[in-house]
Amino acid sequence: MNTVIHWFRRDLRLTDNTALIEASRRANRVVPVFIVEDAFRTGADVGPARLAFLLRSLAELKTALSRLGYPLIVRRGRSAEVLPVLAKEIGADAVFCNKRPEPYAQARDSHAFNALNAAGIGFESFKDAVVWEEQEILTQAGQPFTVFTPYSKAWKARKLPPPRPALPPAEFSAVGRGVPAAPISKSRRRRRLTGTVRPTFLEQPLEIRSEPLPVDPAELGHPLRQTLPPTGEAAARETLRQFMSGPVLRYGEARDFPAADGTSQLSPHLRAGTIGIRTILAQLTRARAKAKMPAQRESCDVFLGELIWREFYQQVLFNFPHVTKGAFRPEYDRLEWSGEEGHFQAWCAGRTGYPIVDAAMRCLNATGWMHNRLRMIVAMFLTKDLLIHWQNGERYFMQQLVDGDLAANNGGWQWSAGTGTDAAPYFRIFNPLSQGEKFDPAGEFVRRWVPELAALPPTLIHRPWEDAASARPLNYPRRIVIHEEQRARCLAMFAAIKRRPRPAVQP
DNA sequence: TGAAATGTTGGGGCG
DNA sequence: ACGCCCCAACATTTC
Repeated sequence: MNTVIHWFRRDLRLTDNTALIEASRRANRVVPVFIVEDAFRTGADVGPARLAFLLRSLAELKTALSRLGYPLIVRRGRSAEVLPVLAKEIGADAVFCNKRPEPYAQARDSHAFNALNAAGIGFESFKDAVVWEEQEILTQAGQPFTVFTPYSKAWKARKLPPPRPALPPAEFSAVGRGVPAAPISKSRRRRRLTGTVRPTFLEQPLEIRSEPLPVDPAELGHPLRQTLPPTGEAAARETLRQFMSGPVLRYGEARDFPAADGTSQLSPHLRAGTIGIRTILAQLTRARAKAKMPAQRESCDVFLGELIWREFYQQVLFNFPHVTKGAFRPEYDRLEWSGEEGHFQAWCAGRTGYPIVDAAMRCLNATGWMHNRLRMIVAMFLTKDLLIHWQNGERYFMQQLVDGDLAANNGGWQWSAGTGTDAAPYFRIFNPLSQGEKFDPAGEFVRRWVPELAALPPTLIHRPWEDAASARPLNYPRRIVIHEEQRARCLAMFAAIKRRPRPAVQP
């Protein structure tokens, strides 16, 4: 092929990028493109943190590309309309991209495929975001797994594919520099791939129109974001390096304590695609091989488990797309959530009167990130203490989270609500008090995010309502509900749908 | 990737 | 020495 468009979506990196490598292997020149779709402005599930992270990472990708002499082409509009026009404009033979599991992405890609196909232009998408995708790990019966543990066993039983070679910068074509290059020989292409020869650039500049990249979410109608984790491919690699240089070896114990920095911080990068999964696994394998103590190797395995959870939920989403609309098990759509709007507002604002819940929500609102232990606690609290439908929490998380991912977020919420695959049984209800005391024993995390409580000793910080001296105004809300009462109500809510109509009497 | 209720056991105080 | 009670510690069951 002569010219291939690489359509960047959630793969904002130049290394370990399957479609990009394929494009540079098979085409004489590659034109990198990003399309700013209307959904960025209107999508109910897109929030300022994630958008800001994406736009900054995109700007850095653009800079990295232009340092190599290749401009990133930016267009606005619907991809199914933009791509055929652009392809015609520059004489592209095909569009390459990396697959996404979300239903909306499936629809978008099939529209793009049809439109390109009608224009006589090729379209290919590649497995890239996961090691094993939806049809590759199945039960004996050939069905998708719906329980994590056997899925995880099957996943681990497969041999990991080798990490992809780094893409030599020379493999990017002379985008915007000339008319299509002459076909190159097989042997020369092979040598190009190994970096021993550079492609020839032609002289005549070919102007490809490109629109300015939005620099912050405000341009797309979102509020400005104050704090963000480090963005872009370089930061992702540094985050990975740092994590693998030590913290991963203590991950097993450390990951459950929100006040400690025991987690990888890779989730926004996995979401935006500023790092590739194969790169992470290669580094993890290396760290595990170097680990001296059994506990350190176990820690590596615990982290691997989290990466497998990610792939588990992606294949659940692909194979059971109805989870975006309701419960994985439809009988749970009959639950009658009786929560109050005011309680939902209190939960969002971090004013429920339960310190660990409020600290977690305030952290989310301020930073766009929340520790996974806390995600479980606040999700359990919203669903099982406030009796509010999990979809409200799911939506709020997607608006706030910098790493919000449809598959993982939906999976997590359904797990917490007890409606999903491999769900926490409905009767598994966290006690926000004991969870707080267990995982934030010194109250350090609460103190950081709920300054009203900073003066309370560890014995009281998770239960300020027991403070004898709290006759003094704390400017901290009383508990909006009593856990023990709500727990009983929750069990009753689930019991109500367990009553089945009697089976018809057989003659 | 719970928590609460209930049951069991065993040590120690005590009459 | 024995029975009884209390209670912590653990185990099991139940939600």
